[in-house]
Amino acid sequence: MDGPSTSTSPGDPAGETPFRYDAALAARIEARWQDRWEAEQTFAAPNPAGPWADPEAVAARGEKLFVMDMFPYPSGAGLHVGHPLGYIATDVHARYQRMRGRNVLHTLGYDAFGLPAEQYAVQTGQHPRTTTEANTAAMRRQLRRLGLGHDARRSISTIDPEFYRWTQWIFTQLFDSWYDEGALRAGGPDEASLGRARPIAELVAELDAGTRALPPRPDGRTWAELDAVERRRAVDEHRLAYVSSAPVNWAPGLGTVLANEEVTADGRSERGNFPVFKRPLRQWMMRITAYADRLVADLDRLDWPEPVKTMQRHWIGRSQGAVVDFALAGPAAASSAERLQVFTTRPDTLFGATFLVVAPEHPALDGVPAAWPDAVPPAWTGGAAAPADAVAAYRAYAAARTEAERTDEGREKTGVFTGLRATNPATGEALPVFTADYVLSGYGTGAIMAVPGQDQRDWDFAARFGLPVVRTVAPPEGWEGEAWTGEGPAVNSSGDGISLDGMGVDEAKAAMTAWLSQHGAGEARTTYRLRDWLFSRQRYWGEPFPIVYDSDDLPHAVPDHLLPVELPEVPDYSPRTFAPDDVTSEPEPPLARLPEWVEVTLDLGDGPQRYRRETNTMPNWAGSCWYELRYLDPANTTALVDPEVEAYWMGPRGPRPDGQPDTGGVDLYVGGVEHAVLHLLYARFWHKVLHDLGHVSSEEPFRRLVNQGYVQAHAYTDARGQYVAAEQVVAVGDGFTHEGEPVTQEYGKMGKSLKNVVTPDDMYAAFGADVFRLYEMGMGPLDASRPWETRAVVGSQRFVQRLWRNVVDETTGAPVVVDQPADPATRVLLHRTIAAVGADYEQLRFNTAIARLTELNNGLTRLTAVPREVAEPLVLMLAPLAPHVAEELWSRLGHEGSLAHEPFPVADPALLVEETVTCVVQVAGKVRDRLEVPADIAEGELRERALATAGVQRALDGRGVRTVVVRAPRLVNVVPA
RNA sequence: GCCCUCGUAGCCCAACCGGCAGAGGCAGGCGCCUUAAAAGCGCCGCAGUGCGGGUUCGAGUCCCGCCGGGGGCGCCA
Repeated sequence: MDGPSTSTSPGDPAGETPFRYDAALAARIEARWQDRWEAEQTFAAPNPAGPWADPEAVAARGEKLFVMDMFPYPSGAGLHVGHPLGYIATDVHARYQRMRGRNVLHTLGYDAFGLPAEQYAVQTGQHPRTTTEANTAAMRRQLRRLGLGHDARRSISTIDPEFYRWTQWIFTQLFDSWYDEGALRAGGPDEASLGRARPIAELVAELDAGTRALPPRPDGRTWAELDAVERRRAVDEHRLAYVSSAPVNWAPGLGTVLANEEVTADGRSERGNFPVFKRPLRQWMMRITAYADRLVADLDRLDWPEPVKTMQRHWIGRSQGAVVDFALAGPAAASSAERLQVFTTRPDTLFGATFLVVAPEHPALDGVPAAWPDAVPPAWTGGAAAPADAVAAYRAYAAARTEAERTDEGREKTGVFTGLRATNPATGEALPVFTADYVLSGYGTGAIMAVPGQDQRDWDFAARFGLPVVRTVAPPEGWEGEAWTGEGPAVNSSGDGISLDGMGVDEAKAAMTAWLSQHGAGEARTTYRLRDWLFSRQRYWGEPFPIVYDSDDLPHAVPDHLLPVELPEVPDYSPRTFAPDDVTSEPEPPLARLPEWVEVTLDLGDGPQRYRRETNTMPNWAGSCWYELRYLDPANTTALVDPEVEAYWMGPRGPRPDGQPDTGGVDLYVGGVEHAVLHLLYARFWHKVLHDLGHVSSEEPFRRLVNQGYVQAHAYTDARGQYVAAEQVVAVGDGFTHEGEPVTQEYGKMGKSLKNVVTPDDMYAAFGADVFRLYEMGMGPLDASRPWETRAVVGSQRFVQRLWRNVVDETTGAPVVVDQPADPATRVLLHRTIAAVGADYEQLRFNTAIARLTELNNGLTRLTAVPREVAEPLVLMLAPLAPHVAEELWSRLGHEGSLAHEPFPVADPALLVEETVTCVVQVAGKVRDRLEVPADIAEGELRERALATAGVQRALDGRGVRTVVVRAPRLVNVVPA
C-alpha cells in the first residue's frame, strides 16, 4: 500500500505525520477503495435465473434482501447535502445486512423523462437528451464519490430505449386488459376475493359466446347486432388504458393536461404554478378506480409509515352510502330522463331532503321545461325568461371558473332553479331541482339530495334561496347552530311503511337503505373520491405511446416485436404554450409536428395498412411505476423480468406477524414523503395489474417503506430582506452578521434562492466521504428532519481521526495494535457495544449506533495500547457507516480481501450478563438511596436491604410503610403509609 | 375547518414494556502539549422534558384539554 508521499496535511506543514487522517488522505483512500470495489464487482448480487443466472452463487449466500431508494431525477441544479441522506441510509443497511450474510440487491437508477428536464433543456437551448445525460453523468460521479455499495450492472435509466421498451410493453398490457369485477382472485386476505384484470381477448370471447352481455346501450342493441367497428368501440370502453373525452385538467401556461394528483388544492399546476381549467378533451386514461378497493384494503398489509397510509386512504376516499332514485315529475316528463339518481352517505336523512342539486355538467339539464312553472320566486330564476336560458347562463358562468374558484369554501353559494321537479320516494313530495357548482360532476352521480337540516352546505344554499328545512336528526339540547351533522335520534322520519323515528344514525341508515332496495328506489353504494388517472401529456420528453389509429380512428397496440416505439428527433421540442388564462386554447403535442413519423404503414396481422401514431407522450410517473422490477433482471430481452427472478427477490413470504398473507415486494424502500400519493399509488396500481395478469408473484411493489427526513438549513436576510450567502455569515453574540451588517436568521429548504446550499462536493473536499456519511447519519434518526450545520461536521472527523490513531501510527502508517488480550472491562465494553450496535443497525437507528461506536473508541483512546481483539471488531462494526476507512484499517491490520462480506461481530452472551447492578431505592417515587446488589438477588432480600438504607429511613422519618414495590434487581419503591 | 406528526440542556439528539432524565456530537468553560497555534489531548452537564389537568407506588413515556413547529386534505354529498 503506497503512502502519501507528496502532499502533507494542513496541520502538518513539516511533513512529520504523513499518515494523519485528513481530507487529503481520506480522498486517496476513498478513491482507491472505490476503484477496487468496482474492479472486483464487490457488490454484484447473483440471480437465481434469467440472463445472469448463477444459482450456485445464490445458494452460497444467505437469505435475499432487496433494498431500494426512490431514484433521483437528474436535474441541472445538482445535488446538495440533503439529497444523499436516504442513499447513505440504505447503503449502511445494505452493507450491514451483507455482513450478516444476506444476498443483498442494492442499486440506483435515474428517472430522467419529464417536464423539468424538458424545461431545463428549453432554457439552455439544448436537446433534452443532451442535458439529461450530462446531468445523469454528473450525478453518477457525485454519488460514486460517496462510496455507495451499489450493483452498478443493475442501474437503469428511464430514457434508455431498452428500458422504456418495457414501459411501453406494460402499457400495451393495460390496453389489452379489462377489469372483471366478478372474477375470483387468488391470494389476498380473503379466500374468495373478487375482481381482477383479465386479457381483453377473454372478454371478446365471452361476448361472442353469449356468456356475457354488454351493459345496456341507449340504442338497445346487443353485441350480436353491432358491426365490427361498434364492437371495437364497445370493447374499448372496458380497457384499463382507454381514451376518454371527460373533463380534464388543462394548463394552457404549461401547454399540457395534468393528472388530478398534479393539481394543487388551489387549482394550479404543481409544476410552474399555472392556472388549471377543467376542459373536456380526448385523452388517455388509466382505470385506477377499478383498483380503488384493493388499494385501500391492502394498505393494511404494508409496513409503511402511518401518515402515508392515511394520505392514501384519504386520497382514495372510500365512502359508503346509497344511491336514491327520484322520479322526475310534472312538465319535465318531456325530457329524456325519467329519474334522477343521487348519491348520499346519509340515506337516513331522506325525509329531510327538501330539494335536489345537480352539477352544472349534469346531462339532466339538457331536458329542462320550456317555461317556468307558476309562482316561481324571482330569486330562483337568475332573471332568465325560461329555464333553458337560466341553465345555459349558469353553465357558462360555471365553465369560466377555475376549479379553485368553484371550490373556494368561503364563497357564497350560487345556483339556479332548473324548472324540474322530482319526487322524494319517502315522502312523495315533489322537490325543486337546482343546479349549483357546489355539486361536482365527477363525484358520486353528480347529483345530491339536499338536506339542509343535516348538512351545512345545503343549509347555506337553502338560506340563500328560501328553501325549507326539516330536521330529521334531533340536535342536542340547547343547539343554536345551523345544520346538525352529529349523532342523535331520528325525528320527522315516518312515511310509507317505514319509520326511523328514535333510531340512531347507523341503525336508521341501514333501515332506510333496506327500504329503498325493497321499493326499487335505491340501493347501497360505495363510491370513491379517486378518479381515473389522466395518462397523456402534450409534451416531447416522455415515452411515446405504443398506439396507432386505423382509418376508423380505432386505437391498436403496437405489437411486441415492434417495441420500443422510439422517441423521434424533432426540430422543435418545446410544447406550444398559451397565455396561462387562455381557456379556449387546445393542446398541441410536439410529436404531431412530424407527419413522416405520425403516418406509418404497419402490418398488424391483416396486411400492410396505413396508420396514424398517437402523438401524446406518457407522464413522467410511467417509468417509476415499475422500475423496481427491472433492477431485478435488467439484461433480460425476452421479458421485463424472469418470473423466477421476480419470485426470488420480491415474492411473498410466510404470513405477516398479524397473521395476514404477505404481499411480497421490496424489503426496504426509502424516500421522501412527498411521493405519498403520486408515485406510490401509481406504482401499486401497475404492480397489481401485472400481478393479476400473472407477470409477477408479488401483490405489492414495496412491502416496507421508510420516509427519510429533510436536511434543512439556516438562511439569512439583510436589512432589505435580501438573502445573503449563508457561508459568509458569522454569529456575533445573540445575533448574526454578514460583512459586518446585522442579518436575520431564517430556516428552510436548501436552495439557490435562499443562498444556503452546501454540496456533497464541498464536504468531500473538506472532510472526505466517510466523515460526511458519519455526520449525515449521526445527526438524528433517519425519519427526522434536521438542520445542516457545517461547523459540526468536525465532530465526525475527530471520531475517525481518533479511531485511525488507535489503530495506525500517524508517522509510519504501521498498525499500532497489540496482540495482548484486552482487559476485562474493555472486553465487556466491546461486547456490550457489539450487542447494542447490532440492534441499532437492525432498526435503522444509525445515530445511536454511531454514539455507541464513539463511546467504545473513546474508551480505547484511554488505554496505553489497543488490543487487536477490540480494534478488529470495532473496524468491522464501523464498516457499514464509513466503509473506506474501515477497509483501509482492515487492510493495514493485515487482511487481504475486502471486509464487505466479513461476518459482522457477534457478542458473547456471557459478557453481557452483569454480576452486580445498581438498585435504585425510591420513597414515594423519589430516589432516596442506591444499592450495589448481585444481579440475581431475591426479591425478599432486596426489600429488606432497601428498607434498611439510611436514605429510606431518613425519608420515612418515622412514618409506617404501606407497600413496597420491588422490581428486582433494579428498583425498589417504598410507599409510606 | 378536519386529519397526521413533532416539542427533552444554548443547538442537534439519547433514554427498550411506564422504573436513576444523559449515550454521542456541536458550541462553551478549565487545563495540557506547543515559540505560537489547531480540525491535537484531557477534564467539566442542576434541562426535570411546551402549558394545564388526569391515571399510577412511580409519567419524558399512557389518557384528556390547550399552545407552538412541520405536513396532508379541502363544498367529495
